[in-house]
Amino acid sequence: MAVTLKDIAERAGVTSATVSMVINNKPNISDATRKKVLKIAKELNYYPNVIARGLATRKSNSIGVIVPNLASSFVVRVLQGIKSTNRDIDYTVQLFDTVGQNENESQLFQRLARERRIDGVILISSTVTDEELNIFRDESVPSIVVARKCDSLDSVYVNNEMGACDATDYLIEKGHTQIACVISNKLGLPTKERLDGYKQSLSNHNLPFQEDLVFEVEDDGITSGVEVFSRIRERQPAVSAVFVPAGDMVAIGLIKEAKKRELRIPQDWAVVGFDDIPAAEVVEPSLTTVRQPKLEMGDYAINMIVDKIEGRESGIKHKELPTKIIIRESA
Amino acid sequence: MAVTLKDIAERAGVTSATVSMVINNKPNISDATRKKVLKIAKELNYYPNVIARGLATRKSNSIGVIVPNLASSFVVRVLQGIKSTNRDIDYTVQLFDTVGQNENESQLFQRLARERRIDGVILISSTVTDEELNIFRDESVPSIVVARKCDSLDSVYVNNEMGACDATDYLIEKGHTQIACVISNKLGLPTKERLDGYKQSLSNHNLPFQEDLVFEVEDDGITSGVEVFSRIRERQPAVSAVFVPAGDMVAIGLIKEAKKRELRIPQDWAVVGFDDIPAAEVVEPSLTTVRQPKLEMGDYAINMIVDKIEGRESGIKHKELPTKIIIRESA
DNA sequence: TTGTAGGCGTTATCAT
DNA sequence: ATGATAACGCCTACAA
Repeated sequence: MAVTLKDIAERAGVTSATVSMVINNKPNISDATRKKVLKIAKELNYYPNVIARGLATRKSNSIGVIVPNLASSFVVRVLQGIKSTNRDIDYTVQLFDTVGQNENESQLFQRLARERRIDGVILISSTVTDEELNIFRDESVPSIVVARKCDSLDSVYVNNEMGACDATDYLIEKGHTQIACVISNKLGLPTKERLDGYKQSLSNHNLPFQEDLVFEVEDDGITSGVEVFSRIRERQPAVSAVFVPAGDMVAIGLIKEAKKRELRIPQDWAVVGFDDIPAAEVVEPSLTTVRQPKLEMGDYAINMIVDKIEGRESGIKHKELPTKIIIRESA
Repeated sequence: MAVTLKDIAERAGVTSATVSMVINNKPNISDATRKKVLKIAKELNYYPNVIARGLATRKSNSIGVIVPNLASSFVVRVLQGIKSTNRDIDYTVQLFDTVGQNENESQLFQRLARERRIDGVILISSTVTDEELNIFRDESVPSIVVARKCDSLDSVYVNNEMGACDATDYLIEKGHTQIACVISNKLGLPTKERLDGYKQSLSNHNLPFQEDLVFEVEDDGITSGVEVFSRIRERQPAVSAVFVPAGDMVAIGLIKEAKKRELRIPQDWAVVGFDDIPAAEVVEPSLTTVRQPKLEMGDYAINMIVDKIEGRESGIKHKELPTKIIIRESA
């Protein structure tokens, strides 16, 4: 049987209430009993039952991390940031992904909250809708969304517009005027912002925005890049550069296919991605891309949610992080 | 305030014990009350407080996943496998990594067990020692280790020896006789097994094992590959092929550096990695490597641990999965 | 079929 | 400074 407060209390000749106070470092305990109790606790290798404690304190001391799909390298990297923060986090991380489940993010969140399973939630998703986020806001459990801006909730995100603008600026400065833009067909907020940044840059340089240069892809995998290559070449042969807000894997697919079709990169075609995944450095030519500070995003998220849980912060907070263009060989 | 069993009981005109039995689908409840209770529960949007339930049942319904370092792509992939199993898993996953913590894997495990935080544990680590694993065995909480074989504990692992043997066979069949072997200097069991497989293959083909052809690297990053390239070239210029049990990133570093030094791959140098990470497909030339079935490993692990927790399995179980050599361009 | 009562291991509020 | 005692919300004999 596990050792409990009561076991310690009996041996120490005190009551379990006293032992509890010692364990929790409460004041007003005589040095003698404190020492005695701690000694016995150590001898018995006592650990408090966190579930019983949770019931008494109404705290689970754990935070939920909800992700739509753990297969995304972006998501994993943010998760790493959450786990590797410098601050000593006294909360356990419970991981949930919704892919293939019959609950969506907000339903899951609501359940977790009502079951009192978690004290707070970090949602990592760029595609969650405003309506869904409202459900988060309406529960009594603190929550924060990572990867998109949100008025009604704490959030951590990057300046997508500026990142896209920087990337397009860079291509224009290199002399390109016919710049295709490959976006995800899941038109979440970040997609829109990146497209806006692209337009902004064109406009800043007095270049026309051409609807025909915008291409949509189904997913963010390498095959999407391979597939969209042909579309671009067929419909817009004059294109000399491609900006790929849809993500680095798509950009890599594009590069691979371009090389197969004997296009030289960056001389014939310049390519800029978005995100800076590990493979970006490895592909040949290596990929110029807009880096998102994923570890920092996770770091901010966990610290913000803990502050919120512990009442050190109130009101809605936002943290916008800058992107950084990483110049490599593809552009 | 949250709605509790008692709230439902009052409205239904029964006692909370009855409501509990309804919620938990126990028999011997009249259809009338069952319906009435469920109706009210739904109206009030009732969810059981899992912490209170846990205290009463002495179950947390969550399993811990302990990893030495979440930055490893192998670990992440196994984690994905754990989360994406087809079976409906009624357990929450709590994630712990030990990097930068003051507890090692077994201390952490012991604490989690004693705190009654988790009903079972999956440890993803190839480098954990036998002594540490004994601590796992000695706690009363079921546990399983992924990525290395272990006599005293349930385990899921690949046949490293056969994987390495296949890879070496392949190189020998391609006509190579001077085959370097690049291993990690953390001499865990898998490293040893892979080295054994390499030796086995040589022996099978009546080739001598040469100690001088074995090179150790510090970590499994790309820079290790870059660094070890020079060592191999300087000390063993006759080498025409390299097998890299240390991992794909090392192999990729090796390839990148080889290309920079004007070595043609695979004509001048053939390279075979181990693991099959996403970047292996993307690098140029793409990497021939020994694939580890990471998703399957996670899948087996979660299912085995759940069976163990729920008493459907007893005794020590092992699952050995086969590797598969993925032929690409680098060899 | 349902109610009563006690317990799960803590914490917290009073007394003393 | 410490002890009684009552929560916390749920489960489970056992009794009715």
